[in-house]
Amino acid sequence: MPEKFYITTPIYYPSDKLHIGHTYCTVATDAMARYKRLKGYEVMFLTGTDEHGQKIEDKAGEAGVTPKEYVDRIVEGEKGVLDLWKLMNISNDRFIRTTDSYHVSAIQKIFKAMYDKGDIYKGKYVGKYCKPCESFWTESQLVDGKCPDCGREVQDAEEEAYFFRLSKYADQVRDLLENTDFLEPRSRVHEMVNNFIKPGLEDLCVSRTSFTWGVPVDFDPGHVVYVWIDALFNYMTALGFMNGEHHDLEKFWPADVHFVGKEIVRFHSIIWPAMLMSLDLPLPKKVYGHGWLLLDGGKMSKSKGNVVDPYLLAQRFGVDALRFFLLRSFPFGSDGNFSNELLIQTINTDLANDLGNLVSRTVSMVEKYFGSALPADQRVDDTLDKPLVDMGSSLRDRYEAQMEKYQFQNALEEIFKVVQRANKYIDENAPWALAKDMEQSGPRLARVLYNLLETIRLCAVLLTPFMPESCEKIFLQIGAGAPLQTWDSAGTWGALPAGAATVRGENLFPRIDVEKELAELEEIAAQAKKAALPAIELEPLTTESVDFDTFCKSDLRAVKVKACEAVKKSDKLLKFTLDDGTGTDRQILSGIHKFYEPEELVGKTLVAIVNLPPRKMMGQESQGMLLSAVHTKQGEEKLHLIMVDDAIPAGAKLC
RNA sequence: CGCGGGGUGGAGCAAUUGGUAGCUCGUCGGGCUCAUAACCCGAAGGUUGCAGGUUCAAGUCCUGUCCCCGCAACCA
Repeated sequence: MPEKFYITTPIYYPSDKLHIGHTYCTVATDAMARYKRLKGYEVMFLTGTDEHGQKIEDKAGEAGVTPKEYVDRIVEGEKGVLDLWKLMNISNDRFIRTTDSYHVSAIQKIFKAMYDKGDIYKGKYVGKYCKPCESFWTESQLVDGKCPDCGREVQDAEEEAYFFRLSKYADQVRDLLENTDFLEPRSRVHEMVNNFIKPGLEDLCVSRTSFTWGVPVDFDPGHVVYVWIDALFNYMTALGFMNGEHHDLEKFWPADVHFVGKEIVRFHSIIWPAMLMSLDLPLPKKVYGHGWLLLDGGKMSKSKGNVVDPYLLAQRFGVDALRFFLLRSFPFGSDGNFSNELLIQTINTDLANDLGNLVSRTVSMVEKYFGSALPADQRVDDTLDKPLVDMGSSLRDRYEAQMEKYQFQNALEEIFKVVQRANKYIDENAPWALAKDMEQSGPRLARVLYNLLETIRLCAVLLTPFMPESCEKIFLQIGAGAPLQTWDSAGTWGALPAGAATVRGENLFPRIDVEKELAELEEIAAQAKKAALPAIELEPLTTESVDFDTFCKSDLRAVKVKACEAVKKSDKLLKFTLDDGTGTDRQILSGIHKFYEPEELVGKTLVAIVNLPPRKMMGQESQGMLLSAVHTKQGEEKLHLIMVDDAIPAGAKLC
């Protein structure tokens, strides 16, 4: 019986097209799954999509389609999730969608089971409600006691909801995190314990009545199951837990590892184990929180408009090159800086110059000097051969040690050290010199080339999980059949038959012209930005009218900025000292730091309403409000202070 | 004093339990010509943010300090 290995990616939220970050996680999982298969494990590799929730309901509404139609398009449509994984050569064994009917009914049963057990109870969700935004906030989410979205007043409100007794499992979870290697890398443990467990775990709200796009709570109409139970249990329902669709639960549960992004480590390392404890189910063996790909040092996001499209990169550089780059360049546990330049450089250095060129020069020498098949008569030279042979024979062990720790970067580093050693070996042995006297040096030359072929073979076997297609091409070129592509064969030097025959092929990894390629990518990005440029969005005109007297009560004045500084500990606030013509300074706070630096405003003539009641913000009093013009451009908020002619004296009334 | 992560030669990153600071790119010089103008060798370049401390020995531990990033929800 082969050993089992169950590995998962998170199920992604298809509210938008997936980007390079999702690709990163999935490629890593795929490499690990392929590696385990190579070692002979029976692998279950699961990925999928988490399709319920408010946001998708909203997005579908905006697009004028049903939520299901909306997610279908993103998951199954052209260039959708399934297409992307197919393109990236992802070898998942199963794909789960939380809208799959077997999953939905299983979630209902799970919810009921936890309810019957008493770990889910009905309670009141008490919070603050912002009427204009129609959204619920907790006390801690409020900003200065106001709605964090719009800054308006909120009201006490409560709604019925179901809660999971998360608090009950706090100690058990803490023990799991602190005293086992359940969560890795270790640095994430401190974060979880300090931020979430030490302050005290509150019971978790696991149902909603504010939207309908979710799994209905079957015994209480109007409630839908909120994300935690619905999404996290996918790892088990996909195996057949509480459903008859699949039958692999006993075989594969508990999972060997969940690969997850660092932003959802909390859910996987606290909520998920607690829910499993509640149902007396075995816990997954490990949760690994990997880092993010950053762009220009900051996080990628739609709103920043800096999302990297994996389709484009795979098409331009090749799927294998992209897969390789992602895992070679960044330590899996920490954040990495993505850039096109680094991508191209990595492809050129490792794949074109080192590996591709090694294959190319070796195969072409076998062809040139021996007509594409080595003679059996070969002469070993221990002094010259040993360094390469030693490094090659022991490579598999070093690689394995890194792979078992999920250190893809280091595993690849080990392989490329050997590739570089092989290139050096060519230089040391100068085959072209040996070829000048075939009678004397023929057997020696044959051995040199054999060693090179064998080195390439070993590297190719170990690279297969990362670049399956390219490695296949390499095997073809060096004449290594299926038995020479196995894990076992990668552990022994000399598995390749002496009379190996080669087939010269195309360049595996063409060199890329860095400058030219970067310019083209920039051009494409510029085009895309232009195309995505939506019209300027404006707040609709208010239909309600205001009577003249009410309007006249607003005392609008021209004011001059005497001084302006940022308020400490606040991202948004600027503190203005203003001349309003009265001779007494007026202080106004305004949340516009995002749009202006304080220095550039000093001396400007602005407009303020001065008879608003004073209000405290961050402990400082604000006596009025500065007027601004606001609009939204390409989804980005824009704000311009009303600046008027400096000839207008401070205190002039606007009417 | 909210929490966590990070500050290492021009750029991007490494350094298992504290033990001569490495790699890729770039720069300079040399070698080779089988190969994808690639490959191989050598050189220059760092008082590892700053200030103290522990130690025979600190990038690595401790204290203080400065700077950068992330931290409701959504999001790998």
